[in-house]
Amino acid sequence: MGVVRKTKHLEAMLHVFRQSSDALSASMLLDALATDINKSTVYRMLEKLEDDGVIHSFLTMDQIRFYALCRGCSSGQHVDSHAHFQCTLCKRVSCFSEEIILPTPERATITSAQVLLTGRCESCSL
Amino acid sequence: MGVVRKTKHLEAMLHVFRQSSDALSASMLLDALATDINKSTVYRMLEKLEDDGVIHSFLTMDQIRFYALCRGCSSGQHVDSHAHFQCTLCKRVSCFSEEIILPTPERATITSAQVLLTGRCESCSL
DNA sequence: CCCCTATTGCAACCAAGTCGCATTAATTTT
DNA sequence: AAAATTAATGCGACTTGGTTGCAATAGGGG
Repeated sequence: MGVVRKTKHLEAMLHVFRQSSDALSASMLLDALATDINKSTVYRMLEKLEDDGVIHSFLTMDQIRFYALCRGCSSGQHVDSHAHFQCTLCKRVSCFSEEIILPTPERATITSAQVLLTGRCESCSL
Repeated sequence: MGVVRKTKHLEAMLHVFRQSSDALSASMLLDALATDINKSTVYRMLEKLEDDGVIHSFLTMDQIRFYALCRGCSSGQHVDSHAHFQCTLCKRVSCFSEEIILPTPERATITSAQVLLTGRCESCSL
């Protein structure tokens, strides 16, 4: 399944992702892409790309979903156990490469985890 | 600042929290409390209680904010570095007592962290 | 070039959460 | 205990992130 057709919108969106070192939200993508793309289209593309393992998503503190290209995580195993970081000042969101050691409780079976760190980024700490 | 007056709604809400071993969302509280309480009131009380360090909040995978009594975290230092867990089947949300070892990147200054684990809870694993 | 169907736009919708303002009710003052 | 003060509440309108059904459009294989 997944992405079947190579549309202009798809190219454009992937281009935006590749240009950006940060993670992006749907509304940021709507801004970044020209005005001639529909909200629904953006959400549907994101959903499809995530299903395909091209991007992964996570939530920030203010409950907005952000998306980023899966660089480390191979297509085979979708490793999402890296942390994400949001600067409280500039609001930019990025991925941390370091792996997180997760607690392994006996009673429950853990299948996925999300770690979100907040604080000041390098630029905003100056 | 914070909670100043002892209202019926406040008593009722705290009662619901004490009864529940799980974390609760605003809409769950609206259901749990009688119908004679307003949405805005619930949100405002939650905000105030969180400011006061009585409860803490965090987001689940489907971007809904959940609230839980601060049991471990003392009023002095508000420790939020414990993980939260949501069962993918019964959707219930709870706090893990174990502390999390967070990555400490050199470039950024981390001020807070949220760890959300998902999987199957004890009851749903049977 | 034609056909099939994935993709898109649109518009209406939903749910979580916020806001301004008038009213109600704890608490304080007299 | 009544009056005064002001925190808390209800209400309704609004915002935002995201979803959905359906008709129109456009890739790409034959």
